[in-house]
Amino acid sequence: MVRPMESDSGARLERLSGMLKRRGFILPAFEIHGGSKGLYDFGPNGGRLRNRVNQLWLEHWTSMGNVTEISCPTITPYEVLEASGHVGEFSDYMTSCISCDEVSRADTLLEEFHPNPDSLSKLELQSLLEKSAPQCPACGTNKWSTIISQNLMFSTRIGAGNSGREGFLRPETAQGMFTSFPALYRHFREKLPFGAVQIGKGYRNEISPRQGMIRLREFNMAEMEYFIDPEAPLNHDYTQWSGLQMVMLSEDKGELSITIAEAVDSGIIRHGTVGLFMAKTYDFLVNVGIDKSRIRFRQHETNEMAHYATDCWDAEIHGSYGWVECVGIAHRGCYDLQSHENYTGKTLRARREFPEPKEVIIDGWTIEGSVAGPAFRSQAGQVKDAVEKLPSDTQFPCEIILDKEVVVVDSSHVKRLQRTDLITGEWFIPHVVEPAFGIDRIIWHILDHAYQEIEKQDESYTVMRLNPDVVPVDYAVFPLFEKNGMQEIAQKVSNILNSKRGVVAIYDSSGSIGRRYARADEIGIPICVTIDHQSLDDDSVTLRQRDTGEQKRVQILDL
RNA sequence: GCGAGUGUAGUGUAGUGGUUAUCACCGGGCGUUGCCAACGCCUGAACCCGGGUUCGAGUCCCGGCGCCCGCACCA
Repeated sequence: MVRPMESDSGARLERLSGMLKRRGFILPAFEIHGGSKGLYDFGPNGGRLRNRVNQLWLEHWTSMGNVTEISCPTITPYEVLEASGHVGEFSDYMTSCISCDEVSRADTLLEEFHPNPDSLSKLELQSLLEKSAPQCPACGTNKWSTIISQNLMFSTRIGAGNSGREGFLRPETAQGMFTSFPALYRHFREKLPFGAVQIGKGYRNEISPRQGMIRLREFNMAEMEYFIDPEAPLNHDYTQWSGLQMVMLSEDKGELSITIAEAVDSGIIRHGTVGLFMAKTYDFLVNVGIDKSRIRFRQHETNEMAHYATDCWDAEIHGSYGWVECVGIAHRGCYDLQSHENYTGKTLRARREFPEPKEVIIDGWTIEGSVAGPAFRSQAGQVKDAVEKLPSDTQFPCEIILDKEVVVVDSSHVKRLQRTDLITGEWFIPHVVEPAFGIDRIIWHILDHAYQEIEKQDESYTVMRLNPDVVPVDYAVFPLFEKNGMQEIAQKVSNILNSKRGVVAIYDSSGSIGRRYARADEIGIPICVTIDHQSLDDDSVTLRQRDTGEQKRVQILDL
């Protein structure tokens, strides 16, 4: 949900966007060729920031211990997305008004003429459209063009020419994790619950990308599919969040400020694992530098839920574009595994052992294969099924009704079947809880919340107060002057810092020292290291804090 | 997709059909300065793309593309 912005926040947004472009955080892609809507580059600073956010995200979930990372192709065969429902559900049937060209969804136009137009095929919609001739909402006339289907997935061909196979660029990373379920199940020693995470690109050919990074055609997604036994008792421990009042907009009770435990106990959150992931999502967002007062969770209305979901909460973040959904935590039930199982005939199930094995006494009849086989030939299989359903006191010969005819089974065709089976468990389709993160939207809000315009000596001054865990550069090293050997020391310090694993330092000697501090502040470097005259005498340097401007002197060896 | 607005150096801008396209910040070099966008000199860098009107187009017209807003669409 996006709200219109006020005009001075619009001006701030323009200054922020300009700075992000100038400093190489995010910029329009392919700009020298005119650019393309909905496609952005992460520049030299943005690229590293994104990588750090991704890394923190992975560690956040894999630290649960039963979560593993996988990576699946973005190119996806047609059948996969047909099975998942995306070919059907990601398509909209569009028609345009002959007189004013207004484009409308055919099913929306036909709502008053059919109880559920969403369920109709393209041909059925076409004939209903012609028969009922709804008014154009824009101009009031009622002549419509032929319905065309608009799919929001990028289609492609896998392989060359006529031998190529239809495919799409994936609209979400999730499907690969469902289709890999058998391998994941084995990897986790066939024990639920477990999860798979994946970070990667997703593609949606949006009709109208808007608002910079908020709606993209190619975007960075980070999703976890967490597979659970729907009948296993939950024993999630929410005590670490017992002091945290979260803002929730629930479907039934409106806006609440409530702890996770209360929301789960009272049934506002319909599943405990959804609640757990909401709390963990909150932690993640705060850890990467999102302002905690600008996070809320909104429950989907039953009628806005995606085709696969049974309960869904969005984490929304407030920023320059209003409240924007950045994470969706959906209970997908068994929808996905069931769909792929139905489509492929493969088993995508987990086994649940009973606490006590169950004895099942079978006392009935089955066929004597060597006699009934030749007697009933191709119908023998049907006869067998029918005979096995007969009660144990059946008298033969007896008549059995098959699909189209009646056959007589006599005693030579059958034999008694008596045994006791011990059933120790059963196979079931796991349920899935999926936290799905829009990394680009989160990064946008990290930048938006970190961006601060302050007054410094009557001038406006920009600081990115980024969380040190996501900053693109950890240290800036400045020689106060490039003479008397200061630059050699500075270069050495820069090399020492850069050689540490995961640490990025830049060396900057151009401009006055104040200008260099200002540049460092603008990309959010937390610590500036300055080499001055005293460094020449005693191997000490000054460390200057980004947020306070405070300096302290330390030995180079202690860095 | 429809409609409105808009597009000039890296950024923000000035530019009423007629000089070498304005200014500031910015970037680079040199000098200078004992630490918070200092100063001096030198220097770099732009009219979104394609048609048209015109002697002449950054300026007017048409189309495309991008950005932004509204509607529609969308998780």
